[in-house]
Amino acid sequence: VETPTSTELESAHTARSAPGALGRPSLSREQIIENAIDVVDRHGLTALTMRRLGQELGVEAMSLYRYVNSREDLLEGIVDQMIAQLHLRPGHAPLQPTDDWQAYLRWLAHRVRELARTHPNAFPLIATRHPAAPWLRPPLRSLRVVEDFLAMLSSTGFNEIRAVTAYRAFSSFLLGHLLLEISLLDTQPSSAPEPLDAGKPAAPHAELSLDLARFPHVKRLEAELSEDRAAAEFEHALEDLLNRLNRLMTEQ
Amino acid sequence: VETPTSTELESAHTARSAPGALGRPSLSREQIIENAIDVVDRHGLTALTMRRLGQELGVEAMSLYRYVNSREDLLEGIVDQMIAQLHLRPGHAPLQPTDDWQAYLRWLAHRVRELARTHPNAFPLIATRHPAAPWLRPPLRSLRVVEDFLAMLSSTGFNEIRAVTAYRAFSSFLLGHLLLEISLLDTQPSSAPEPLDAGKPAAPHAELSLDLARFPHVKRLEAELSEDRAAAEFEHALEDLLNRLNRLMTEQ
DNA sequence: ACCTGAACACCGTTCAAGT
DNA sequence: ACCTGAACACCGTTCAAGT
Repeated sequence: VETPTSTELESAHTARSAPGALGRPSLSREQIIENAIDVVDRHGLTALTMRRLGQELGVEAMSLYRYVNSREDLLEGIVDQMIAQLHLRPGHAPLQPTDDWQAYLRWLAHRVRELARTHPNAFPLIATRHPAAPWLRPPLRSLRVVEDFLAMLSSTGFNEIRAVTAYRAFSSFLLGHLLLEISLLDTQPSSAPEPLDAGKPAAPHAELSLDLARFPHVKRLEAELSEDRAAAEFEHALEDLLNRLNRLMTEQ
Repeated sequence: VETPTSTELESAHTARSAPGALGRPSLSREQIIENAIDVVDRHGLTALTMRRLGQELGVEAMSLYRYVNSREDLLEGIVDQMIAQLHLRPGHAPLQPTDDWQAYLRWLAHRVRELARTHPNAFPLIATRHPAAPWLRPPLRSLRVVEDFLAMLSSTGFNEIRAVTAYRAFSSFLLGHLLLEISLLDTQPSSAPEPLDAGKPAAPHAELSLDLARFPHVKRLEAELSEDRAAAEFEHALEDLLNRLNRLMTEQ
């Protein structure tokens, strides 16, 4: 009875994914969450439906409830799994007093930016869902990451109170810059690829020109305003923040 | 009948609503949006349903479609209406070269903060919905506000390119700080007022203590981390930014 | 002109039932 | 142990029909 009988799948339906051929469970929470992230990346948050996700996994929607408690729980799982990518890498040696906290913050900042840019549709979840505790602030909302952060700064010259202040300043820097950056990225759902309509000659364009007449500064600076300076601004603001934190650390 | 009531309609969306005969139209786009904001404020975004909103207005859900094109359009209307509160006040005299741009930015920053704090459930909409154009950056996402901003700074010492840089920096400052601040506010839906269950003695509390054992810094600094310093931090970061912008303005 | 009844396609979620 | 069929309550949205 306990022996894993290699049952061939009943071919009443089209062949879905591989069933538990070698005894591996055909579903797992991790796999579900990974697939969910994928759906969100490709089609946006509103496209993430229990039914659709099940379909993507070759399973009925109700099966998912064995691994997630609800859609809300699924979203929570997405946030957790994404944030988990910010844990210190295994290769990273244990913290040492000589470690450079500025190098660490630069590394962390770029990791978070990378995360936001590769998952622009999911990042708003990280930004806006209520953290589980008041000491978790988006986007650095995992105990482990906060622990790393505080440990690193405390071991390199910050007294602990100031390390907390630094955590707060760093969090809002990341949140502001990255949310702004991805809000300009165009990863629209665009499931309907814009039906051509000869009767409507560039309607949105007309609207804009019309409006802009009333706003001379915006009109004159349109090109400048539209320019994408996200990368340079991020680096600049980051260095600015590091200087500020350095002043904070050495203050009287 | 044709007396031009000098109403300022910003809506590029629809002007299809013509008031009913002599009696008040029982519905209007403005009224619908106002009510929608109220529902969101009291019960959260997910509670904002066409059917529920209709009920709140004493009308069937389908009636709303005469004034809004879709739920998405309704959300857009909410954003527009909230942002409209940031327009320069009527009492505000026309800009003059002698005007203090720092005073203006302080005023604007506090206006936006006030907006975020009085509508914490709706503010994420302002933060995360895709702006209509690449020169509109959350949360200052209205042509008029941007025009005011650029006009003010350009008339008080900034060259125009730097005024745009200032707009970018100011936007991400506001976004980061305010989103972080309201994410800590507890305006949870809480429609179900927590059923008392004698069998479960403070389960979440137990969880936390358990986890915290593995995170000594967080544990030691828990009180500090939980403290609400939002107001003081906002002021501090604002002054910091103003100094930075002042340096930018007078650079070489 | 404005509102509604009825209907459609689609949700999240539960649960007894299948294998 | 894991998945599914069927069902429930609830969505957004359309449209012919009422007044």
